[in-house]
Amino acid sequence: MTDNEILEKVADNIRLERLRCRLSQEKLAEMVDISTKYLNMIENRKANPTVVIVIRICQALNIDLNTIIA
Amino acid sequence: MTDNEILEKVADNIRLERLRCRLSQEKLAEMVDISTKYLNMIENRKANPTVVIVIRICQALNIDLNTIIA
DNA sequence: ATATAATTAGAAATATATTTCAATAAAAGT
DNA sequence: ACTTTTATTGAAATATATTTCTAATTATAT
Repeated sequence: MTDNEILEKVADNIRLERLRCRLSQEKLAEMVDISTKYLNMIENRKANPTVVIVIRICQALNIDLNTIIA
Repeated sequence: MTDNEILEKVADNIRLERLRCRLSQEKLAEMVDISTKYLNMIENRKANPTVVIVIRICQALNIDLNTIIA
């Protein structure tokens, strides 16, 4: 898996699970304590977030880490 | 799980699995294409690596993502 | 006891993650 | 059509990840 493929999966899965939870970017960003702008960048594959942020996102969405690259 | 707890688990599990593979920090760092210094910082909880680096580490160690926070 | 490999560390430099602010555009609801 | 929520974007500033170089410990083997 190349770096771009990783960011694609992370982006797509976060957006997928966020919508499944019926959360806006603003709401999720607030829960995870990051800026709305940055969450938007993550979902659009324009950011490579730290492991801590990714795990906090998973916790907020009630998914396990593997789901994020599934 | 607090941020420090996350970094602790990531650190400990990477070191554990690296030793299980009988790899030196230098060897693994080279496989993952990061500096030895930085891998050392990760294993000593002094770095919060990006998701791309963490996943490349998992790939090099043949473990899945969940293992890193198990 | 000594040589060798492996880990750890400080400081400075560079690259990149992340925020803030402001503004635009698109989607959805009434 | 209008209002409101939601998503997206640019540029500039700030915080932090990551490298490089060098050197010092610590562990392991001979």
